[in-house]
Amino acid sequence: MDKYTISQVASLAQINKETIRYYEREHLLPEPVRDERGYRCYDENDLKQIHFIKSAQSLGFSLKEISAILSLQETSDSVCENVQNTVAAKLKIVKDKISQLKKIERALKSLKNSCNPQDKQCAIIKTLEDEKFF
Amino acid sequence: MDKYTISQVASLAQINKETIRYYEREHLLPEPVRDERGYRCYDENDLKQIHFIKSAQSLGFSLKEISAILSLQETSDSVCENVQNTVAAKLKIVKDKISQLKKIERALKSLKNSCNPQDKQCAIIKTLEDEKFF
DNA sequence: CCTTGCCTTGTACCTAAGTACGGGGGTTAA
DNA sequence: TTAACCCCCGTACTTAGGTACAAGGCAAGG
Repeated sequence: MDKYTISQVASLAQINKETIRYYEREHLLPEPVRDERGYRCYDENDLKQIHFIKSAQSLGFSLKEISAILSLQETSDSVCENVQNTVAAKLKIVKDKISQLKKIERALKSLKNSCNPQDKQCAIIKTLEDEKFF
Repeated sequence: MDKYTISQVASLAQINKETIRYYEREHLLPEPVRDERGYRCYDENDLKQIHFIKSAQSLGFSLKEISAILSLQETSDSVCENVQNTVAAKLKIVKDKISQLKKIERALKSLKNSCNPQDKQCAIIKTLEDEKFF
């Protein structure tokens, strides 16, 4: 198994090495083995775990949620169902976010068209001042 | 014109009164007139401005952007065009966010299906460990 | 007269996800 | 030998958008 220093694993994972130390502090990464000089030693599994963190993050999971998933993994008791539930819950959140953004998109589009430079006051601002907007 | 105390305007706008003081500090609201006791006096225009802030915020504008729009309003020179550009730029951001979230949605959906409780290791976790995920 | 309740102020605290800094030490190469 | 790098550590700072707290003033009501 290849061994990496913190800088090497940071560069492989395209991440700041301070971030790696931070993940360690936050228990998102296990405490790494140290070499005779006290340097952190990483391997492929650590790299995988970092990829996992980054992927989950890009799916909208917070570090807290990710660490919950990771600790599920350790108890290994019906992991899959738990993870599946977590994913399903997140899917719902993502769907809600999309529909909220679509509402915003529609509102912005109609705003953009409502503006007329002849007006003394900008129609967009007038619209947004409305108590019942949204 | 009706006059309100900070508590009244806070309750009308459904917002914490500390938040109103905060907006004042951040120049999102003008410094209000004071009564003989030194209390802040608000009116309908302030209420409108708070609605504007909240609406713009719900459209995804940051307080910084909102304050930029508000100060555009003061210069009153081709306000509309500037605001329109700001809105157009935000529209693009919102569109990008939607497509990003749709990607996430698709990924979550396929993850959810890839999971099989028989597996020793959860397929979701395995998938997310992949360097090339996304 | 005292309590309640509103207001004032400044300052400190909060979360999230890092990033930066200062002080120290060990290894390598010119 | 001295500079250039790498690593260690702990702590402090950052941004955004607030929220909370402590200490105090003033008016009305019981």
